[in-house]
Amino acid sequence: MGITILEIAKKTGYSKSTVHRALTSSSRIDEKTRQEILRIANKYKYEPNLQARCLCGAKTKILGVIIPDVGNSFYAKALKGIDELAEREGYNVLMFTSHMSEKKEELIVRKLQNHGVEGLLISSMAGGLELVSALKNAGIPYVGFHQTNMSDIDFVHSGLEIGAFKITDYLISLGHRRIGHVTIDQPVDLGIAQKLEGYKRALEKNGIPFDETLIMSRSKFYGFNTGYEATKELLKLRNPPTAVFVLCDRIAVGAVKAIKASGLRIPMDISVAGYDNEPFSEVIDPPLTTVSSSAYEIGKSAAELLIENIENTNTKKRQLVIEPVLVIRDSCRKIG
Amino acid sequence: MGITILEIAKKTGYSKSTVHRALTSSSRIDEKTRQEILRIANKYKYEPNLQARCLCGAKTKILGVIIPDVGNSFYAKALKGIDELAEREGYNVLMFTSHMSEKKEELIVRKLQNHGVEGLLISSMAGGLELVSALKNAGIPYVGFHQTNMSDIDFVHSGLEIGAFKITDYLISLGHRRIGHVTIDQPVDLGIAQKLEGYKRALEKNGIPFDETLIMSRSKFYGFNTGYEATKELLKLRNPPTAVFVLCDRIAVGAVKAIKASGLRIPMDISVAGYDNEPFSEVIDPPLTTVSSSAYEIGKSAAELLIENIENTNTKKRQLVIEPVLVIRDSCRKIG
DNA sequence: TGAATATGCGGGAACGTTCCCGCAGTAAAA
DNA sequence: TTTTACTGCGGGAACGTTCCCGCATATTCA
Repeated sequence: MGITILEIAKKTGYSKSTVHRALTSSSRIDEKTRQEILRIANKYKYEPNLQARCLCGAKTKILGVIIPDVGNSFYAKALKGIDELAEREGYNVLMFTSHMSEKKEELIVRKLQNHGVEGLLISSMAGGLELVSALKNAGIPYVGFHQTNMSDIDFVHSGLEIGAFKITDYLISLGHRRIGHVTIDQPVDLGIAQKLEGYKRALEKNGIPFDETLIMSRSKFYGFNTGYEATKELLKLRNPPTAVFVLCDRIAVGAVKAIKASGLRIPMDISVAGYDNEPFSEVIDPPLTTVSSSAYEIGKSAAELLIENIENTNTKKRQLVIEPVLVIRDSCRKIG
Repeated sequence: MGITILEIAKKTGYSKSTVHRALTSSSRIDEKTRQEILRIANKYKYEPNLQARCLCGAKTKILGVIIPDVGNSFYAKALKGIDELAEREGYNVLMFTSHMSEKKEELIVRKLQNHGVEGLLISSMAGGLELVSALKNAGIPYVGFHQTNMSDIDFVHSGLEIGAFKITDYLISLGHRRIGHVTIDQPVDLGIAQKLEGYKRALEKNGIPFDETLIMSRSKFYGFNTGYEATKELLKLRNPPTAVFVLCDRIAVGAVKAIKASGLRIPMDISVAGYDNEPFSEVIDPPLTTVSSSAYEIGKSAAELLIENIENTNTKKRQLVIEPVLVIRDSCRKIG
């Protein structure tokens, strides 16, 4: 639709080569002719055809992003971070949703090449090593973000283990010794195991023995009910916990309901902590103490790393952690 | 990187034309040779090079989406709907975020052509008519969704006016006659005016005179505070409303706080209704009566329309409304 | 003054595909 | 039998760009 390099050549009387040189600000061209050509190019709003360009080996300026689900606010925010940085650096974002399936991921890699994607951001890796090696074979730079347990690739970690450690350590600092952990059964989601690790490490650091009966899960779904059922169960224990660290705020809402339904008060009788700092966590009763990892920052940093890898082939492997921060509100209280 | 059509031709002994025919399942090819070629193609995992393909006028299978902000849950969900339908139909999604700025939108249109985007989904139109005519000139099909006041283009409407009408009508049906409306000053956002229209229409239908003093806005930002301030003001009126319809759930949370701070009870003393059915609306105290428009459905329908327009050039202009539904919870009550 | 070098520019090839035209060979219709 | 149509296939051109090579002319050096 737009004007082509050849048409500009016709209009200016130069050859396509010279026009190309003027446009790419390369050397070996007279400054006067460059200005002349540039004037015409701007007049007709020349824009290079990306398809043609990358057909002869040039750059597409497209970044691929694999996320499990855009509907999830975490990934949406991360995508925002990615998008903003990409835009700043002149890249565009092509989105692929995997829904945590290996098959999809393999198919995606195939597609990547066809779209001339220059680099890939991967948030979840159901495909794991196979996906990574496929990427390596294709020669596409990639960086992981959020969840991953691979140590030999670039990634930006959301520090789930650290966040879980922090909040558990905080509960302990308030005097709690019996801290329940409400979680779910979902082996694909690496974050769940990471949070459990952080929980355990905090106990260990403070010399509290790990008690398996305090780890409770009643389903494999993220949802209010999941938290409700598991917490009910936790409260039935002979020696119930004085505080509960819940996998995420969403599930924590169910936990809060269960506790209220049992006639207990938060935080007077029992403390509750969540994870994610969802928009609603601030407005529920009581406002929830939780952990916030900036999805936006994670996405942005991951994009930053990726673009560096693309433009600067020989960078060392780097692993970043966007430190999660404690958001202290009113749902936890000093014991005794 | 992958194998090309020409290499398959070499391997099978046929010409590139025949290979192409086999691959595109066109006619005028012997079924036996097709199978033979297909076998080789699959063996070497042939994938057509999209750049080359669309350079000679073929389809890129890329859909562009312009949204103001992915961080916003509504747009994220709409994007999900778009993405899922696009995937089903073999399309990919290239995302552009406009941040509600005209300049960006113009630049985006330029980019679209270079990326060979086949169609465009537009959620906000700061650029308005100019953007649309630029699109028309470029020959790119497009459909608007969510907010738009243009009648001569395809769009999927989220029915903001209808939703506002429904909730206001519902409040009236509960016996309320003085219904406040908490809103914000943001002329770029068309949805605000649409909701006000729906509010007015419901009053009119029920023979209630419109009272300007009941329309209250104290800022131009979406946020808790906005709702808090405006509602405080509303409660100070000589003849305060018995019910408040708030622009969105987010702001409604502020309204709820303001009412509680004034010592009034919801819904016993005053009813509150929101809009959007945010995840937190269900868990606040009291659970908020609100309106839900399925962003997912809107995105999906818009993508559906667009793909039809792309593949089926001469379709009539269509305008869909995804009917918003009332979500009745505990924040509104019969008066008296 | 002659040779080497630098500058400014043009032309051809290539990227991988699609579309169009043409050409045999065979089958159907006259 | 001749004409017509159809089938199966090959080859050339085109899409718009980039890269490489080469050719004049101007400049520098011995």
